[in-house]
Amino acid sequence: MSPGKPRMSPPLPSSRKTPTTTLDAGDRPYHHGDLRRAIVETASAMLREDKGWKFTLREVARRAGVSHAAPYKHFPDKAALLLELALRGFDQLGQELQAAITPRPRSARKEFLAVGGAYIAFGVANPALYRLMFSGDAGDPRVAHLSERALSALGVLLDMLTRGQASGAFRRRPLQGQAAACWAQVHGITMLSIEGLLMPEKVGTTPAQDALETLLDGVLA
Amino acid sequence: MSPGKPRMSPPLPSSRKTPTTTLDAGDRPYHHGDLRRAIVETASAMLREDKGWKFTLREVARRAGVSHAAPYKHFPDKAALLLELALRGFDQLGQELQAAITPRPRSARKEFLAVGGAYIAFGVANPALYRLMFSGDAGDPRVAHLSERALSALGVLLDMLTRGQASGAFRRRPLQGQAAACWAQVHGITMLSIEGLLMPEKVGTTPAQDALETLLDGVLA
DNA sequence: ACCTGAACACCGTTCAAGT
DNA sequence: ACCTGAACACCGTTCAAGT
Repeated sequence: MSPGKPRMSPPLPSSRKTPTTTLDAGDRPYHHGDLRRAIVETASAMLREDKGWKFTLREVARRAGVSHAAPYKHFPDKAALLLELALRGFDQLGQELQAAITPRPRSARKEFLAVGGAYIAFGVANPALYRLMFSGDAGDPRVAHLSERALSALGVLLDMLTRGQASGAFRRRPLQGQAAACWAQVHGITMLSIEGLLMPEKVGTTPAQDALETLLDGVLA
Repeated sequence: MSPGKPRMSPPLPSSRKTPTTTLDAGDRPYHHGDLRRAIVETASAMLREDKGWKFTLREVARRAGVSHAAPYKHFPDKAALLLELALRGFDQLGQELQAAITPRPRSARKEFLAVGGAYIAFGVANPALYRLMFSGDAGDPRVAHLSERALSALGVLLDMLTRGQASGAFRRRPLQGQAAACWAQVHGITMLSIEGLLMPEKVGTTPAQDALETLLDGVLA
């Protein structure tokens, strides 16, 4: 598609800007301020652009306006950058789940559907990021950090189930097992949706919603 | 790990064997009989070996004992070979689901757990293949063939749900939605298990089983 | 008809060298 | 301290040439 495309922006020998301590979003501090952040942001943008994108370290460097070796001063290797992106993804997911129930819905049922819906919406809105988060492309000891961060993102889910069980709205089951069931369900729905295998055309209504409600039947008391 | 490893088997200029019409498993027809099948089998073996394996066309050719350009006479590109592997995966999955209920369990409940358990067991036993089947690495129009084949593999699931609803054991719900719920659940459990995120240590008992039974609660009448 | 070898445009990663 | 340029060992893919 893009063979031999020209350098998109020459190294611009502009005046060195003092490293801003405030996180100015519109800044381009590139190869003099903090390249590390520029790399992460460029990579995030690439992840956001296209779900079928082949993620390349050299392409990140190109778009950040630095040489292809520069990133190695900030990340030991490609996997380390991917790990950072994945971790940020889990943090973002956690925030969105929290936001989905900040004006807390009155019924446990509505709360359940709000959290589940927000989870699926996040994955479908950020397919490349979501797949990265679960792809294992970020190395294997990554699991240590990742699963920790993933579990923390799921804190909202655990709290919700705890409340539901306490109020008597949900069946009293071992919390971890019930949480695993819910996580697996929304993860499965999200993944199949991203891959285009849960097509609303082939199915009556929206299968994602149906699947969520079928699980809800198993959770409600 | 393996830099510059020597050719593992020289082209052996043995007597040309007549192309066997019967599928002799122990044969090595390699670069004179049907290379196509040799490539597929070599690739399958590589997929079976290691879940973290980086699948390389050149490596397949190396292990099949042919030049790295030879596969292009049988597959237009790498994606085409991966597609073939994925399709075979879905066929195998379909067979295993069928086998799981060939002496049909007496209760709908047992049948449900047998099918679900077989699905998860297949994925966990063939992690690289399972991930390939859902990874989108096999191109995109692939979805046309793939989803067709995937749905056909899920025929066993649909039949089971139909029987369960007919007998009154399962809730009467739109079949496609209920099937989507079940598929998403087993897919989610399988994926999370493969990635090592459903660790039995962290959870009381086996979370996969718990998750399956929680869904079952939502399916049972 | 089927396969090889050299070639091209890429990668990830390393390292001496520049500022 | 941070970045560049050349270099190495790989890829996927193409193509003329061999048998």
